Amino acid sequence: MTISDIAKMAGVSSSAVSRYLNNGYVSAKKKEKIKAVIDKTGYVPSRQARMLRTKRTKVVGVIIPKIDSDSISRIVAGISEQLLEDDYQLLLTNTENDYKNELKYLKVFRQDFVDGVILLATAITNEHKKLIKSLKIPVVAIGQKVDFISSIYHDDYGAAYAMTEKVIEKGHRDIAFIGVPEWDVALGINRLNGFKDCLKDNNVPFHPEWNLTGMFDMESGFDNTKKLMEMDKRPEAIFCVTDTIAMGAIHCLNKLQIKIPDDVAVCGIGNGRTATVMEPPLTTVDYFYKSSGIEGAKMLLEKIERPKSPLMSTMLGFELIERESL
Amino acid sequence: MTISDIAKMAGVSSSAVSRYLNNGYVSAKKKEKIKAVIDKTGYVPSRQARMLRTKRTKVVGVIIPKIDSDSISRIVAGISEQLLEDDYQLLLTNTENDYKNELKYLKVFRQDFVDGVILLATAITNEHKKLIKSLKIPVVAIGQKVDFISSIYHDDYGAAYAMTEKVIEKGHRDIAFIGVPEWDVALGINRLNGFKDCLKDNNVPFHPEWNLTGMFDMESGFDNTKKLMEMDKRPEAIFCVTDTIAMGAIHCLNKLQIKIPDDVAVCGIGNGRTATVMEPPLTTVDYFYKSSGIEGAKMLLEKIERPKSPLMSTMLGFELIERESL
DNA sequence: CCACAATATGAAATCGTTTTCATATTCATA
DNA sequence: TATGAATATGAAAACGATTTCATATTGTGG
Repeated sequence: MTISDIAKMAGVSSSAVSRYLNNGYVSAKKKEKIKAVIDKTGYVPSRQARMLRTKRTKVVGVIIPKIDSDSISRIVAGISEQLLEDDYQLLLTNTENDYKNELKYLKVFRQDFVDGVILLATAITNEHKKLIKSLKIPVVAIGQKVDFISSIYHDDYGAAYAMTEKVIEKGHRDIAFIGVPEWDVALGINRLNGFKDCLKDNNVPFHPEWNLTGMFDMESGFDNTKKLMEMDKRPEAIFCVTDTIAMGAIHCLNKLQIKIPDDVAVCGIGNGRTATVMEPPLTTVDYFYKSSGIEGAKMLLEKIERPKSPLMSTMLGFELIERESL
Repeated sequence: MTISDIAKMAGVSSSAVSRYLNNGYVSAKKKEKIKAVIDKTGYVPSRQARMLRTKRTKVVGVIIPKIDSDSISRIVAGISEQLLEDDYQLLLTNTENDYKNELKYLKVFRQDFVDGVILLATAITNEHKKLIKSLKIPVVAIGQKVDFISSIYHDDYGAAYAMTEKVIEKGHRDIAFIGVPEWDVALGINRLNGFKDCLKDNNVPFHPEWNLTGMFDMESGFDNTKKLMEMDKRPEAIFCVTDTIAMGAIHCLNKLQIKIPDDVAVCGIGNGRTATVMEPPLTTVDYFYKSSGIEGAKMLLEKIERPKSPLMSTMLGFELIERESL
C-alpha cells in the first residue's frame, strides 16, 4: 500500500492524499473520499519515505551510562513519559559506563537519525564538547550543568549543604564523607563543596583523613565504612554522597553491630526507591528525578521545534527527607 | 554530502561507491580511491535513504511495562549489550503499566519502523495475539512463555518449588504466601503452583487464609505482612513471590520488632540488587535477568536474519541464594 | 463586476540510497 | 585458445513519501 495506490482508489492525485495527511489544501469532497479509502485499507504512510523527504524522524536519542541504576531509570521514565505525550520515540543507547561509547553514540547520532539527543553524562570532556558542537541537532544534558548546551540539573551544592546542616543540627561534629571521583563534577565536586562549606560556616572541622573516595556502588559504601570503623578515632556520622553508597554503609554498620544512628549516623542523597526499607530507613534528599526527565525532554522538544530558542539551564530543587538513620 | 558527491570526487559511479560500502564487486584500485575520498570527507551514508531502499532499519523495538524496576532494567541492560554488539539500536517504549499502551506500541511497530520487537509483557491477551500475528516482523517475548512466538523465560515453577523446599528444610511448616494476581501467568500462577506442589509433596498443609495477593510493589509486601502479623495464628515463614515484595515484608517485620528469621523467616525471588543490604540480607533465587536479555536479543536477531528459523522457547535456570532471612 | 487573495489541484522533481540490467573485462579450465 | 564462470562497471529504475511549480477555481471587498 503506497500513497499512489490510495490516490488511485480515491480518484485523486497522490499530492492530494499527501496534503490530506498533512493538513494542506484539500476540498471537503476529496477529503471524504480519501478518508474512506484510508479507513478501508488501513493505509499507514511509510515512515522511512517520510523521513527521507522531511529530514525529521520523530525520534529522540538518549545516552545513558547505565540502565540498571535507580536514579537513571527514573530519569528515563520521565523522559519516556514526556516523549510519549508528544508522539516522539525514544532511542536508548547504553554506554555501560564506557566513556568511549558515549562519544561513539554521539557520532552515530551525527548521522541524521534522530531529531535530538538527551545526554545523561557524568563528565563532559573537551572531546564531548567538540563532538556536540559538530552535531546539527540539539542536545540537552541532564544531571550536569553544561555551559554550551541547554541543561537541567540538580542543586547538588545546595542539597549537600542542607543535609550537612541537618547533620550538624543533630549534634554531630565528627563527620566523615564518602564521595566519588572529581571527574563527576556534580557528585564529585559540587556535593563535596556543599559539605565543606557548610562545615566551615558552622565552625565544624573538616577531617581530610575521613574524606574517602570510591566508586558509585554499594561496595564502595561498605568498604569505606569498614575503613572508617577500623580507624583509631571513629566519626559520629557518615555523609554518603549517594544513596547507593549509603546503603552499603548501613549494611556494613549493621554487620559490625554498630547502632544507627546512636553510635554512628548515616545519610545519603537521591532518595532511592529502596532507601525506605533500609534498617533503619535512610535519611536522604529527594531530587525529583522523574521531573528532571520530563523537563529535559520538554526542553529538547522545544529546541527541536524552534531551533532558534535560546540556550537555557534549569536547576531543580530538592527536598530533605528525614527518616531514622540520622 | 551524498553518495554521488563522493562518486564524482573519486571519479567513479555512485554504484561503485554503494558497492564499496556494501562489500560488492569493486576493483582494488577503485576501492583505494573511494576510501581516500570517504576518509577525507568523513562521509556517512544517509540512514533514511538506506532504510527506504532496503526496508531494514537496524533498530529493535523493546516494549516494557516500567523502566524503573530492578529486574526489567537488568533485562534491558542485557538486551542493550547484545544489540550494541550486533550494531543494532534499541527503541524503547514504556507502557507505564498500561495495557493499552502495549497494544498501541505494537501497532506503531506494525508500520515498518523496526526490524523486530522484544516484548516484556506481564500478560498476553487474545488481543495481543491477534496484533502480533498481524505483524510482519518477528516478535520475541521475555519473561513469559508464549506459545505462538519465540520466548525466553525463567523457571518460575522450579524456582518456587526449590525455594519452598528450602523453607521446609529449615523446619517451617506454617508458611504464608504473598503473591500477585493471576493475570501475570509467570508470577501469579507458576510460582504459586511451585509453592503449592512442593507443600503437597512434603505433606505440609497449605493455608488458604495465609495466601495473600497484592500488587508488585513494596507496599504490598508491607501491608500484607502486617495483615499476617495481626492474625490470631501467625505463620513462621513468609514466601514472597518477588524480592520487592520481600523487601516490604522485611521492613514491616523490623518495624514490628519481629526477629528475622527466628520469629518469622522471609524469602523472595529475583535477587534484586538491594536484596543483599537488607537487614537481614534476603534469601532469594537469582534469575540471571541480564542473560535473559542477552539471549532474547540473540533470539530476535537470529529471527531477523533468518525469518524461516524455527519458533523456539528457552527456559533459563536459576540459582538459590542463601542469605540470612531464612 | 473587477481585481486580488485564498483555496484547490495534479504533474513532476526531489530526498539519497540500493538494486537491476546490460555489458565489459578478467580468470581458470578443458 | 575457446568457453563459461567470476568479477567489475555505470546508467537508470526503484523505494514512497513531500514539495515545488504552474495553473485553475472560488471567495471577498470596493
